[in-house]
Amino acid sequence: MAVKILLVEDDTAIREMLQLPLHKAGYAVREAGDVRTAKALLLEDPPDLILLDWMLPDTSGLDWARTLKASPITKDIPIIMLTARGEEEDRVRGLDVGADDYVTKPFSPRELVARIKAVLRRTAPITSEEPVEVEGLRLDPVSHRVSGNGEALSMGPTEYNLLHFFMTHQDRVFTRGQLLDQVWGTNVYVEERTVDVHIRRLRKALALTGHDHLVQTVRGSGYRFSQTP
Amino acid sequence: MAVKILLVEDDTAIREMLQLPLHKAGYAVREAGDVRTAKALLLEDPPDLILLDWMLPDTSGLDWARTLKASPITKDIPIIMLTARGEEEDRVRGLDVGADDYVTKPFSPRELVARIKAVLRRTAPITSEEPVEVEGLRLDPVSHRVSGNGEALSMGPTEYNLLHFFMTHQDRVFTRGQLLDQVWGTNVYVEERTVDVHIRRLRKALALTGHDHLVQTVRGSGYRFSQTP
DNA sequence: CAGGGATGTTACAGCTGTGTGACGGCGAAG
DNA sequence: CTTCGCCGTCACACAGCTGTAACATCCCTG
Repeated sequence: MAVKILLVEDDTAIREMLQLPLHKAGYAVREAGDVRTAKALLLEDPPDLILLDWMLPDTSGLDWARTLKASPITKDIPIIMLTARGEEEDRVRGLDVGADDYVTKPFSPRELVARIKAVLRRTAPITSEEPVEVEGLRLDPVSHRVSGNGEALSMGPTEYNLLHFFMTHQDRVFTRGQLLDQVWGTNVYVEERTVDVHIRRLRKALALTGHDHLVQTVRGSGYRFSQTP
Repeated sequence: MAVKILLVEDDTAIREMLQLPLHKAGYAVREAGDVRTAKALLLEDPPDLILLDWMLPDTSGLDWARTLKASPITKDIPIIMLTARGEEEDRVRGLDVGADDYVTKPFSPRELVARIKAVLRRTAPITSEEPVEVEGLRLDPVSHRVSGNGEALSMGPTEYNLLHFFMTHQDRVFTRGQLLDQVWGTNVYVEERTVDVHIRRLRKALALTGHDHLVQTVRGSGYRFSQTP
């Protein structure tokens, strides 16, 4: 699923300069020239990260950052402040306000992208890293390994993700559409029958240690992962 | 793992000047512009050394140094104070407070690196630099040497840091981004593919004694160091 | 029992991610 | 100054994975 970025910057030149690099980096960017517009976009579809200019026509970006970080709803959205050189004092206040990082103008698009990645990495929610085990079938997210009764099982990335999702959501039927959303990510256009193929590949991998019976078909509905048939 | 340094300095010019030399000297540097940010970084991942500016926007660096040296948890982290010329009196107080060394601005990066080495040498706990050995592959942080089955292996500083990090964090998958954070340091912005190249160089070095299989690729996720394939 | 929809299975062409060699730059060493 | 070594980036090659179509098989329904 594409990472959504809200770019709040009144300088059109900078916005245009960033458009292409951010898009090439795989980010879905939405732009605003002032805080008023930004607020509207924020409510409409909350982004995963906000690039916030320090100087804005209506409200100070700094003030808005403080507001965002104060609200329990928006406080977890990371903010990178864009500051002009010579606003060192502002920069300090920016971090003080709760911004996650700052970039000093002029900056290279490459540096910005690198910082975005770093911030997203740092603020990423801690995903379940606990090993899961069912009937001797073991999946360890930390080492990224799957084994059946101690014997190593090898599979592709998609099959691994599929299995991880199944093992953490047992005894529940999922439609092909739900699996596409959860495992492939939303906003992907893929045929539903593709799920069948990956189910097949997963079963084939699990069959090596006889664990393929855990992946069950519910005719007319979808698939289920369960110990009981 | 690379020696981690926390640089607390509000002057961006100085931070930029130090970034490259410190990185090239093999240190993973994290930066903070004020004590508040520094505290956060300190808690997140304790560094091996702190470079502390005397004048800071929020709290006096001197006060913070005193606090650090008073706490049993942080008192063993060496501190080098960065002082402006003519603050001789401060310097005395700095040392009095428990700082391990001081450097007077302006200073050359080379001089700073030399002092860092000296301080680390002086304060290096005998216990924290344990040699690591896996399947006859041996890395000794004290002598900074790597050998496979007794035969010496030569590699560049980055490959050494990478290997050290891997050997102290086995059986765990790291993304390229995480490796950049941990081995290169958070404030160095390089392409993620650069990691691939250094992995390649590391493997090439290890291949001399047939230990290259320990560095494993996890397609779609990153790299892993492990005895088991 | 026949028909038809749903699912299993296989093959394959395209694409993405990774391996690999080369190159220019830069600082250190001499 | 020159030489050397290391670093970051790029371009290209290749292997593995992905999504889709086509065909086979299964199972429900009437």
